[in-house]
Amino acid sequence: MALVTNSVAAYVPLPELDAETEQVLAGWLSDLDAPKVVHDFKEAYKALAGRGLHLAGEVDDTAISGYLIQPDRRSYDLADLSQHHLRMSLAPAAAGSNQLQLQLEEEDVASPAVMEAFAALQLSDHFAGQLVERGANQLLGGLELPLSEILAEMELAGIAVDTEKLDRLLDDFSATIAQASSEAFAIIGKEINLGSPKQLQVVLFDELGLPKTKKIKTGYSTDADALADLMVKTGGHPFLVNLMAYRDATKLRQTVEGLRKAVSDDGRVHTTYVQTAAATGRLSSTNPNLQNIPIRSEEGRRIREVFTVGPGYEMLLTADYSQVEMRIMAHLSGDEGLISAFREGEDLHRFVGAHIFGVPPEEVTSAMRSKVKAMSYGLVYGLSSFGLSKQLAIPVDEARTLMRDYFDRFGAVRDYLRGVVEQARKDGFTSTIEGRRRYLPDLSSDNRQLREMAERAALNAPIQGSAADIIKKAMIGVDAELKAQGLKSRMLLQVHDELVLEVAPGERDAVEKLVREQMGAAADLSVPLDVSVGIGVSWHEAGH
DNA sequence: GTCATAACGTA
DNA sequence: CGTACGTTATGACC
Repeated sequence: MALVTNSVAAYVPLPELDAETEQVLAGWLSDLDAPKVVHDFKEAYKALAGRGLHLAGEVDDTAISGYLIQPDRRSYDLADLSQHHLRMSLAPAAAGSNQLQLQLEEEDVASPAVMEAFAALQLSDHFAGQLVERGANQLLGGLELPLSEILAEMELAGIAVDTEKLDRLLDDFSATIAQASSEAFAIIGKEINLGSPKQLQVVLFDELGLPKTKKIKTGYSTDADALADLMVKTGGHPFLVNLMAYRDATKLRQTVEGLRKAVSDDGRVHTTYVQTAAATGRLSSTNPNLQNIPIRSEEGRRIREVFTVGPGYEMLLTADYSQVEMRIMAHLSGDEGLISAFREGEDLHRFVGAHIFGVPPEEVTSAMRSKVKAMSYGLVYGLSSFGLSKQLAIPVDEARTLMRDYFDRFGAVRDYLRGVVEQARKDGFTSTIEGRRRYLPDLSSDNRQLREMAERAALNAPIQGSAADIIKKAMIGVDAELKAQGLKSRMLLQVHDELVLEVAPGERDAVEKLVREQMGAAADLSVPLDVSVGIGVSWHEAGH
């Protein structure tokens, strides 16, 4: 967990605290009210880094509270642990607070930070054995802990934004919102809150008498899918047109507003990466979330233009893995067909389409290709034929045939997917290529819905999680190589299968080379890891 | 203020 | 009846 003020995991050494460490801890904690970037964190980190457990949670100005996390993401509530393993008690940090504060029975404790360190010290004895048992030492010590420092550096660096451009976008989106809402109001003859699904339900289904959509808890859905349906059924009702324009523009404006507020004094945005949020081992990004910046729509892509190269640097470089999850699926399943497709560098979806539809690759139409693409990605999520039929707007029969033909041709994929769930039911967990576990107790639930959800999660976790392992390993390699070569270029962002770097003058070729090498070598799969690289002065321009 | 819900952006 | 997230607004509640 990257070392920032609002989300902290401390790595506490196993040996007893010496006076110096104690002082660092106390100083570290007292600085938590400082601005976002606290330089002492680096010192604190270095003093504390090493062996130990992962302690995560919330920080306020008097205490760190929270839970301990195993490398495989199992977490242990400190309240529970303290009762069972320590002679400690926990009390609410404040009246009505849902945070807990550790309290030692000993009275002569210098500071909350020291208390916390003491707690971790004792708890570490309890967990050290389990770490070994689970074969998770390498995952923690060789991957997550080294990554933590890298994430801290990325957060400290931040990414430069063009605030003037940001403000112009804000104005543009606001104008669209004003336009769309006034037209929408004119059509229905009154002003409502277009952002309220409840009020929309009244207008759409009661007043305009449009056909009922998918049922949800509170009535009928007004989500994008439902509106698209209604558009078709009504032949493009003008209210719907304006509502959809309003939705798009407000979403974009919210994103822009969030970014605007997040720009710090250095003209850059410093996200926080959370190493312990996602059950699969992915990172998450928060405050602001830079892992969900729009890219699909033209208007949305304009937001990526505001992320720019900062002073002293020459350009941004993005590097992403192409089709990592499908490659991991090919590797894990050992499917000869998929593996040879990747080895020969074919257009994957065209290749698969040719086999499923029984035509030569050059005769795969774009409609066929997009069906195959949807299905291939869907498989990674445990998609059903019903789900596929809905997504592609085709009859269930056709979807079923499509899937059957897929599995006829790529049988090892089906066997693998089945095997994963079966093994997980037996073990209680799934594993990634680096041995990261995800526990899925619901696999044996009596509740069918819960059980099937767990089954889909079990299908997905080794794939998504292995992809996370791979890019994390790549980040450690990239960081090490940048430093080994004495380069000034630096990593700024990670977006699951993509890295964004800021390239110092004259370092472009060296950086591209090492990024390709390190990302390509982050795993030894039976298929190559393809990396595509883009360059530009903005994230948009560098993207591809 | 806190909470659940609906919605929607990304991989 | 497709996985994994984080953020925002609304509306009900305390």
